[in-house]
Amino acid sequence: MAQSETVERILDAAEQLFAEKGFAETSLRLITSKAGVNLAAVNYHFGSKKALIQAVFSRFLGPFCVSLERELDKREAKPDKKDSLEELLEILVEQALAVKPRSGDDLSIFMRLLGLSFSQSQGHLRRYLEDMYGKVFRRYMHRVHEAAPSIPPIELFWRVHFMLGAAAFSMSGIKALRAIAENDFGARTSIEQVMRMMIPFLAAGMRADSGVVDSSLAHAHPIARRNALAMPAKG
Amino acid sequence: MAQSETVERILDAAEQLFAEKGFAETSLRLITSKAGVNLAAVNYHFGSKKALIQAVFSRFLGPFCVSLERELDKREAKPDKKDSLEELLEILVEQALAVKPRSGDDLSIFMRLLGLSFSQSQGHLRRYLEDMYGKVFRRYMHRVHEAAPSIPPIELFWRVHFMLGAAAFSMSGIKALRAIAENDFGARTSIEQVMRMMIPFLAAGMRADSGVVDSSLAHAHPIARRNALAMPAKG
DNA sequence: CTGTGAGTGAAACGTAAGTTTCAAACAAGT
DNA sequence: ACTTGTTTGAAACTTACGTTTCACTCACAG
Repeated sequence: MAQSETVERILDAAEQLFAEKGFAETSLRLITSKAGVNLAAVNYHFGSKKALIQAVFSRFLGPFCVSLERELDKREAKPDKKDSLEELLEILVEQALAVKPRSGDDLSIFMRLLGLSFSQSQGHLRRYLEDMYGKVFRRYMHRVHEAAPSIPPIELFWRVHFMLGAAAFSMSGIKALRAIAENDFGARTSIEQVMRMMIPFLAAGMRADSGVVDSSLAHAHPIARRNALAMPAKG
Repeated sequence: MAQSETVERILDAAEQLFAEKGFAETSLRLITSKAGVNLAAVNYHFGSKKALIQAVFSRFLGPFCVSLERELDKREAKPDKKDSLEELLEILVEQALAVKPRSGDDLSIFMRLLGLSFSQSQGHLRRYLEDMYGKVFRRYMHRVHEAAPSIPPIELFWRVHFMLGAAAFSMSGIKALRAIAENDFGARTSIEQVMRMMIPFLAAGMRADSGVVDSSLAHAHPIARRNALAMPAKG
């Protein structure tokens, strides 16, 4: 085998299998046999399975964050123009698409892995991601805050995670969900269509009137609170 | 040990550990030692680990769906009054709260498990849930469609899953997220507050103008499409 | 009192996992 | 061509898992 394309082949196979089955459910033996390399290669090149998992994330999250950072730089150079929420969401989608030019399913793999990093209890991964990419995330959050200044930062924080959840979850189960949708509605939906559908949904949610504007209502009965809240407006 | 409270203790321990660590990452030995029962008890009472997982789901999804079904019956008895989206969301929250009077963390466990059932590749579980609870889910969806008739059913389907994703994901990582939020903003957020914050977010997303109204735009450039789309309105 | 059957406890079984070992193969510098 | 350091291949090792087995307890029906 040519000079350590082994590493790449392991990463490719691992990425796909992790996204498909999760971390614990994917054995090194399965990865190496799919990659066509020897079992020992994983521990030789990466040191451990944990390190392999982190490497899989680094490979796309690294370029993604660099690319996102550059985009944020560009926009902060013009302090007069503030981005809309939709534009900020588009940035994410575009950076994600730009970083992964390989196959059509890659974006869903991307999201699926991201979701797994939260939902599987890999504590080491969360710590790793926070250390590596926490800074750019907070920078993006700041930008979001400027786009929706009427929402309290803490609520914005949660909404971004609602958003992330909607995206990660849908992409997680995308295969099953597409099958159900096709069965129930007879129409096929492409992954890209699903992502496009997500944007108005998420943007509307992001700019909805805050649910905690008035602390006197914070513990009122839900029905009472609902009646007290206005309908979403265009922030 | 008194007459087979063993079963309950296993279910309690399993529920908590599954929610915390996932299915594959939770061993029967861990469950039984936490429950204070013998290892063999699981296979004796449930037959297998798979069956235990299904039993954990049945224990709360059964009553939840019965209760939801009753609520839907009640509302379909008055065909003149149609529920708003917020009311429909409230129904879910209330049934969930009603079914689980045990501890304060139970709702997050509920959502966490629900999320896991999609994101972990337990094929048997998805099939089981579809068989057992698919009917009431479709019935609820029909109700949602009446509340937002301008959204095409297929898009509604996806939006409900975006919703489910936002909820499941947030509750999944709720512990880590609360810690981050407290660290970054200095304010504690209760689980119930998080759920309350979710409602305006989700409702606004649900009633956002459809992203696929005009098929001539379906494959246009994202920026072009965004500019062509109206801001969310009150459906 | 006694037998019976459900339930428990402790140990073992078979399998599959991550990791380690070590000799062979290879690439590259001298 | 030889040496040196890197990478691979095949096998073994260690550990942990789900499951099974079987002797034992104990409530209770006959």
